[in-house]
Amino acid sequence: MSATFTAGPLSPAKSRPNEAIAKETPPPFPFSLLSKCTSLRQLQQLHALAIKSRLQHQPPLLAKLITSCPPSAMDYARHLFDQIPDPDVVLFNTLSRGYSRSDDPIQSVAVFARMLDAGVGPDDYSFPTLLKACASAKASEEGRQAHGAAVKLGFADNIYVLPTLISMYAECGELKVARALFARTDGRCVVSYNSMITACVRSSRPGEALALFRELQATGLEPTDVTMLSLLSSCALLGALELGKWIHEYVRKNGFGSFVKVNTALIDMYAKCGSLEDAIGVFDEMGSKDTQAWSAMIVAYAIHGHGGKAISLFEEMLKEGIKPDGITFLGVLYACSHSGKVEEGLGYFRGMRGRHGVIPGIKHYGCVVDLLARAGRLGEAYEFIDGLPMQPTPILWRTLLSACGGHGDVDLGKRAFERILELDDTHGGDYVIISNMCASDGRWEDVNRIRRLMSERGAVKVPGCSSIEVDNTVHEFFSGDGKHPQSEAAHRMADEVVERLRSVGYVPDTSRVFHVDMGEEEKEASLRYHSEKLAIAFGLINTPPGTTLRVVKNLRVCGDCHSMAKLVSMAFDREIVLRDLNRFHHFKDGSCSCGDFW
DNA sequence: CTAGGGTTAG
Repeated sequence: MSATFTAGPLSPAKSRPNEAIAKETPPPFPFSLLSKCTSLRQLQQLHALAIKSRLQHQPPLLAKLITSCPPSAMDYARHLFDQIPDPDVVLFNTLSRGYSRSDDPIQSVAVFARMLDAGVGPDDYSFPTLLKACASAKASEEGRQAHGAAVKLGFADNIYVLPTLISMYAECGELKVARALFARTDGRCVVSYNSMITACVRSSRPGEALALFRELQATGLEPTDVTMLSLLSSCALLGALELGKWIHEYVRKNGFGSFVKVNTALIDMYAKCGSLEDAIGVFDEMGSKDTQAWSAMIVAYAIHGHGGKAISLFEEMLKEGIKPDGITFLGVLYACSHSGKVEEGLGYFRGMRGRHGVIPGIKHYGCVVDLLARAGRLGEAYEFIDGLPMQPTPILWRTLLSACGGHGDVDLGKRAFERILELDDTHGGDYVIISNMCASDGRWEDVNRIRRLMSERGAVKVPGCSSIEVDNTVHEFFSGDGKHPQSEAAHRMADEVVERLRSVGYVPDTSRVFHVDMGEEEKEASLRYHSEKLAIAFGLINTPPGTTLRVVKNLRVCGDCHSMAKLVSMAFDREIVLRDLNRFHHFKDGSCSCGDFW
């Protein structure tokens, strides 16, 4: 390009008198490129241009360069910062903010301390930055110290600081402290409410989040788009479709309908509440869509078992010129593994780094393990985990273990189980899977040995819990318990359902019931009162014929409940939408959308 | 430059 403009001989600088160089105007600095800088290389090029433009000693430009530093290039940011003779509070904040977004957020605590040492006083933005860093590092001790410093310096009741304090404590798992801070605040503002509502969502207490929203409405404060985001997350957690629809309506009426983030949260809410059609509706109506919106829709298709649609949407996204990120790939890989597209999935995984510039992380490796193992390539999956460039988490071995369970490979399952125990022996579910595998194989000695081991190590099973929304209320059922007011009726109905299904060929599958010392009858009873069966029975009693039943379960659905639900959908002529720990099952006319592959 | 959407596995 530039060659066309430099016709004639290049004049070497040395042939000009020095004066001429001094008077020559330096080239203008391309300020607009600052915010587009994504790599260390680009940043260094910009720095070089700054030197050419003789702006390299201007603090504002250096601050902008530091701000533009990608999180992985904080060493360079530090190098730039160290060239500034007397950094002011803005520069300290800038550096601190950089660290808080990097892999090493706790460094921003050090920057803060250095600022105080240098005799520079903090401003309104210093504490929020510091507290955010503590939150993202989950460093509660540092967070408490920062809180102490804020109190001492008179920033604790600052409108910018207080909400960040609340969210910092919540992020560090100290919900009680967050609540106490929120409670003793007078003159609560909507941001504090948002902060507290989000804190509840993050700690998986969606019910409390909704209660706070009602309180917020009662105070007469105006909710914001951020409030909507947290409320929608609550609905997604609860699987509360009716409430979600109400919020959608509220969003429309109150002018939040054009916010990209709100629409993304709506897509996620509809998908996780079982209504793929509504999710598609929101997506299609959106004017501009960013990476996150596309990712949400890809994940939505994936968890509903439409792997092919998820992949074609991904290709469409690329054609539109939207750059995928790490989470987009999680969705794509997830879609591939849940629809048996092994080669496609491996292809996308291999293209991540080179073609798309996304560095695979542990979660992507987890997807690949799932991809291989689910498809029965168990040995390859084992080799893959063993050859990883990083220490595998127990989750990776757990993925392999459960796939071994599905494919009946007891020997490899035992090897995977051993590897899990080396890393984490407190997870009851692992013992249950391997013990069931041994039981199906008739290895009763192993079963007893594993059960003993489980109680020795103090590992506990998470109790199964299913909920169903009827008349805007979410009803919860635990396996075998009688806590729900209508539990008696639900148990009776469960009995009735089983009897009616026997005539259409249902045979209870007790082979995987964990308690080996139970008699056959006892086993049947324990199976019959699985939480999802109780929830379905409750739904059959309390909704008019033909209503779709929407059930949310906290664990994976068991094989027996899965085949029972298929039969219910036929014998009782009901659609059932069951949300698993990680995907949806749509039961209709005797079959399931997952194609029995989950 | 307060609060904040999409995140594998079990």
